[in-house]
Amino acid sequence: MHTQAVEDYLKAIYKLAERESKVTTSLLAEFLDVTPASATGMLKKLKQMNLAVYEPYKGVSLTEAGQKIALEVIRHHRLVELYLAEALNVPWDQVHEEAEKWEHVLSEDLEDRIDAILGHPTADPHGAPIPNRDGTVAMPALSPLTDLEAGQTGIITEVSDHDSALLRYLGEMNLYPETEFTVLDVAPFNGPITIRSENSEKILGSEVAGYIFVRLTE
Amino acid sequence: MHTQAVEDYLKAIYKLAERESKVTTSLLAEFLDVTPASATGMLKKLKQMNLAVYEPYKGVSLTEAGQKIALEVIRHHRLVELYLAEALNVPWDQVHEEAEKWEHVLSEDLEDRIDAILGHPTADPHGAPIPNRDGTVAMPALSPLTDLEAGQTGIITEVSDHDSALLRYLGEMNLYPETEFTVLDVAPFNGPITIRSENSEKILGSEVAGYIFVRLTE
DNA sequence: AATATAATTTAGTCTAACCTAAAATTTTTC
DNA sequence: GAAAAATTTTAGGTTAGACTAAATTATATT
Repeated sequence: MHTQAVEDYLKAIYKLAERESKVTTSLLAEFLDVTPASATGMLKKLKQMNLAVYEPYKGVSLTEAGQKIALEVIRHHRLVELYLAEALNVPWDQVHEEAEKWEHVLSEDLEDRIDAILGHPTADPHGAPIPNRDGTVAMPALSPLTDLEAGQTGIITEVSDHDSALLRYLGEMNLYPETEFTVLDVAPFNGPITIRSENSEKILGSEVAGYIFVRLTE
Repeated sequence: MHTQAVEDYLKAIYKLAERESKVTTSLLAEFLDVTPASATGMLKKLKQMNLAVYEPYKGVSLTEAGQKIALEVIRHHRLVELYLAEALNVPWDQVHEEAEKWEHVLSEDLEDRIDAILGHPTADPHGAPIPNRDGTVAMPALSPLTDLEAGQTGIITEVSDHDSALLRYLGEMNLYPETEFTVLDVAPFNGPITIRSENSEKILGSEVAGYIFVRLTE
């Protein structure tokens, strides 16, 4: 087993690589809330353990072994999130924080039990895909709600879980993954987006809308 | 929050104090599988934090604050054990090991949820009492099965959880807490004890019998 | 009471993971 | 293409918790 710090770094590199073309030391440091110097130290260590490809001043990426571990940790995290929400009724804006601790202590045996009880789920409460045990992940295309135009109809596939206040806000409006909606209006200059879902109209600022990812239903 | 090491030491001191008149450095060190020198270092620290009363060469005991923390950790541990057994069907010889890790990451909120789902239980799967939130514990008198005589009838209240092979063995014989039995024979010179429970006879060596705690039913 | 043995503590190291401050390198700007 | 700005690395420290080996204290034996 690796230390929690190693697992956290691998997970962070994986997540950053999903959305940034290049994962730099300072980006990683900011993400993990440590100093760049600390990140450099860990990167050297990860390289030494053959978990990361790292060249000073050139950024990082994961080796196959590193990616495998990152995906295992993410799988644990998302399974736990879903379990907490479903079985223990933990509000969806709190599951992330709890799972952050639990992901490091989940045995493979327990992982299997939870996975089975949940019926081998494919997404966590925020719609993020749960990696498979073999290290594969379904990576759905993510279009932010801001990309749509008035008149289009879609379904929410995922929402960002980085801010629990945002999740509470979305929860109050009943905007969860799998929710269907129709875009009624998109105001210009990054203005608010008006949608209709479950027979009520909701007006979303562009920042919030940018954190909601959708799929067109036709 | 305290570190995991601090919590582990406090829990160990509490448990040892339950059965030993004096908790010495070496006893503690052996229990935690560290060197006596390491234990000495931690004891100084605990004293400094006002969690333990410690005088060099004189043994340790817990302060009120220390005991409170120890009981919280034990409460977490036993609640998690029961939850794992009941909700996730983890075999009773494995729950201890898993709970050992989970006890340190359980939030108060989750503790409450688990406690409620289980219906505010009073004992873990091995029959050990679950401390209350306020730091009180029901401490039932523990008489080992070895203290009984032929003809007496009782009920198993608790079994030691220190060895998972023992638990597996007892599980195979269906000797769980709450099981009723009658002593048929006690062989002399620490010989085996024969009991009848659930209409079958079982012969237990004295070592095993010493790990089974009972209450007479009349 | 003196000595041998056992238990305990002290002293000095080690590792993991973080930090700050200073130096070095790369990138940006003029 | 040189200077300024930003990024990254190096160097040296800190803390927690473990270790070993040596010194000390307590206990047991004669």
